[in-house]
Amino acid sequence: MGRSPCCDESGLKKGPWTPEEDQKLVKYIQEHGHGSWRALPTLAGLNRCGKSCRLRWTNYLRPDIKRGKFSQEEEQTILNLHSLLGNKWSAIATHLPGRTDNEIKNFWNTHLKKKLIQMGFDPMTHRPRTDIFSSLPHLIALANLKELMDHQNSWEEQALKLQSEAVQMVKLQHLQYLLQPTTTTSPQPIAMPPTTSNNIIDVEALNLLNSLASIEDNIHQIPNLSQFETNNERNIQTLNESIPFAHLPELEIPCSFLLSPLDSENNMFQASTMTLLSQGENSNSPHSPRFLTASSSSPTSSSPIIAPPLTDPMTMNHNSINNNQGDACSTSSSYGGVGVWPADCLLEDPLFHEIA
DNA sequence: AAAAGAACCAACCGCATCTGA
DNA sequence: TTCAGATGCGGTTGGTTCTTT
Repeated sequence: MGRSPCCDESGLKKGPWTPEEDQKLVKYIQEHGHGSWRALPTLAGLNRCGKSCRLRWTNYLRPDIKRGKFSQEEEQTILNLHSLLGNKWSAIATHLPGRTDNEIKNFWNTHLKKKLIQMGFDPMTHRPRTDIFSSLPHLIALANLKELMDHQNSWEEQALKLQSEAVQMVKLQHLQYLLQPTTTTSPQPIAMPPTTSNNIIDVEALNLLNSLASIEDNIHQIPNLSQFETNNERNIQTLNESIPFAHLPELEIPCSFLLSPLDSENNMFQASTMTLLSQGENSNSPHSPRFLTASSSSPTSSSPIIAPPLTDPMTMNHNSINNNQGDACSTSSSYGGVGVWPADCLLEDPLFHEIA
């Protein structure tokens, strides 16, 4: 128990390695193997602690280390694995031959994390951030202020509006609950077999977020009160239709949407068309899957919030699972595939068992 | 051309876990 | 079963390089 005292010992060199030290270390390991890291520095003639030698070897000198920029495929693999494993860098590194955990960690912290944040995704949960809710009271207050200044509304109109907003707020609170990860420290375990209702709720959540984005736009673009009210009513109607309140007691943890490869050139999320597929009623046929379609060309505030493509971390192939049983979400998009892990697919996945 | 700030990444630190006596 | 040493892992630091002003 307890930590190794080797690094506390005085007189041992720290800091950057010189080419001579590297040469000694490589030569020794090539001839003898590393054996005991603690004993290695003495045997190799290095004035370093064993820990430092191990780190230098595993992160830099090992012959199988791959150098250079991460490819798009590697980036996608890291994103997918991170959504599954969280900050388990060594576990992620085992799926990226030639890459070290340290390198992946650095790449994540300097590139991928920032990209996700820029796109409005929580880098830990890989879900859309819910920050929008914190500004909602402010937006509503602004809208009301504008109306009060521009129009002399009757008390009935005001009362109706307040009533609508109250309903909206209650539903937003539900939505916020649905979007929250179960813990704040670890990512949402996507390995949990998603249930039908979970899939529906994630789709509903996206739908709701879309309408919220349009609410925000409406507030800024009100030409007159009647149009605002029309839009507002439409949004409320959307909210009414979107949340299956009757099913709320069944609601548990929604399955996660994994993140897509980014548009590397434009550094933004871009999808021409997306269709999420989930079990549920369709107005035309109660047995056919429910579709939700979103389109976007730029990540503006009014852009729909989109569940992006998913790459299978094991095969590196885009999933294009079209499962009408309701366990999967699938889509066709400009990336050629989008989805949420289907339950049976996950259970067969060796990675799932490894994690479980 | 110089200074400031941002980005990058190798290396360190300390805790957790493993291993063997 | 306990305990100490060894190793692994993830967070953090700080020096270097690149970019912007």
